[in-house]
Amino acid sequence: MARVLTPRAEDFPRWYQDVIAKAELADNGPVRGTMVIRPTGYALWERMQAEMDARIKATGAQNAYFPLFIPESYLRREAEHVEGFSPELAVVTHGGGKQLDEPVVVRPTSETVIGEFMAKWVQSYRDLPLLLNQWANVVRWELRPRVFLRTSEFLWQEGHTAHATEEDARAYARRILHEAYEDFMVNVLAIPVVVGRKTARERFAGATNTYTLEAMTGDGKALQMGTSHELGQNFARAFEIDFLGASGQRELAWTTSWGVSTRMVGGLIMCHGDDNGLRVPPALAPIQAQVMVVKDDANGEVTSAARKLADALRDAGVRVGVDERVETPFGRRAVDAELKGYPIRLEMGPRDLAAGNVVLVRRVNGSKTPVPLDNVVALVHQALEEDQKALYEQALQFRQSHTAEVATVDEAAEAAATGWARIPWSAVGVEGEAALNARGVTVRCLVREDGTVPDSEDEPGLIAYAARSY
RNA sequence: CGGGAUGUGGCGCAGUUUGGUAGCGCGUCCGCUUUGGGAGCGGAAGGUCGUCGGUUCAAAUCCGGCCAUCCCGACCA
Repeated sequence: MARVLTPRAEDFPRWYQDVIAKAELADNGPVRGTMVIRPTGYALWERMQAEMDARIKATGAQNAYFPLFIPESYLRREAEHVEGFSPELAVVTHGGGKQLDEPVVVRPTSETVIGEFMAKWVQSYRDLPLLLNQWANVVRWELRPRVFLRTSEFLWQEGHTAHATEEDARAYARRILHEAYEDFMVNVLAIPVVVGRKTARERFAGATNTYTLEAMTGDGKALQMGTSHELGQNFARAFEIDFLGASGQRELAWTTSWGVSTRMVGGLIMCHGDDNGLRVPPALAPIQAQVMVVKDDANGEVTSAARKLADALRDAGVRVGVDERVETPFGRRAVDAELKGYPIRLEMGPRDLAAGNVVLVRRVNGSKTPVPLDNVVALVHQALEEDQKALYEQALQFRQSHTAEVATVDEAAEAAATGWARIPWSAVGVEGEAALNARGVTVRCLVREDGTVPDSEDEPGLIAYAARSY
């Protein structure tokens, strides 16, 4: 077979680009750093949205929409926030053919506008907690864009909440972290993530505490798949989000924000892809089973049988596609299905039909098995379930075999050349972190020894994950 | 933003050293034969050679500016 993609081992970034192009996921936009998400790629994002949206709503948050344009003065109200974001802001200075009195910023994130309206809507402790989410695009001017992983404009979900107490805000930030994000990544994306706490250096601009979920990519780097922040009272103070407490006292609210983005599509490619293209976990896949007419006879019997099979699968709750383009050579279509990572292909030709069979092909392990038509539905369900687990196990195995336990900063930097390093945080510290950064390595997050998320970076016995990252 | 590399039909490239008016593979379109892992034969369409300027009788080719992409770094969610 002709080589379709650059092999991963030969040139990983090139392979990543190839997958995106050949699987028709995205194109570069005309403006540097922008991307066009093509239907195949967008379908993945829509599935992510659907799964995430359900989880977010299950925690009690409601969707709303805030404007793209933000008065520049809003950004300035929170000192750390503006300092963190000003280098990557897109600023509109003209509108309607005239210079604007006050420049308008294209949102890099919406803490500020939402803070302004929270202040308006929150009067009493009875108005809390206020749990909002929005699906939107944001713009952060990027110096070094990479499709899906880091683009100047991207799509995401940003949640913003206000609470009466610090404990409540913290509990909610953590609830999103685990119940929405971790659950989604593990059970839908089949990507194992290390859930931890960012160091002060890596914290979100304006947050008092940033939680993160880190995935290992196929080249041993780290990719931040999502974040949840405790914002303390920083934004409440800046935007006067206050309320009358039960005792009649005026109090400042405690806010949080949290987000996941189209970067997860990049994570999906980099965690599960192989030399033949994308491998989409069944729980996510827009098309779980692709029914393929290999070739047909004069009466079109194979095509009708394929449609019937597709209907049966659909009725059984399988997301199914049908490829009956028999005028296109089969090999081409098979390669295309592999590139796009459909978990299962059901290949059917006249010979199979005569035998009452269909060939079940699994993307994850490449197996091809002829199975009786009247048993397909059950076998498809079983294969989807097994392959969902297999992808997770493979990714976990990979991460474990590429994670080193080390004791010194030097060893950590060395280990980061090929994977991740776990090192006692006490052996790193602020100075060690700077030394790692100088060598292109960052502390991705801190976790407790039992894997749980610490409340403070000063807790004794913490473990730091160090790695190169995207 | 710094260093390096690259920009030539939709995609991948040759041609640039030594200036002479653009070629190959894939894809696309038409026809026939094909179709169980990127089909074969025949025919056709498609390019102001990234862009702007300079040198020259003549520029894809030489010189300069700009833009874009990729790699490495810096910056940063």
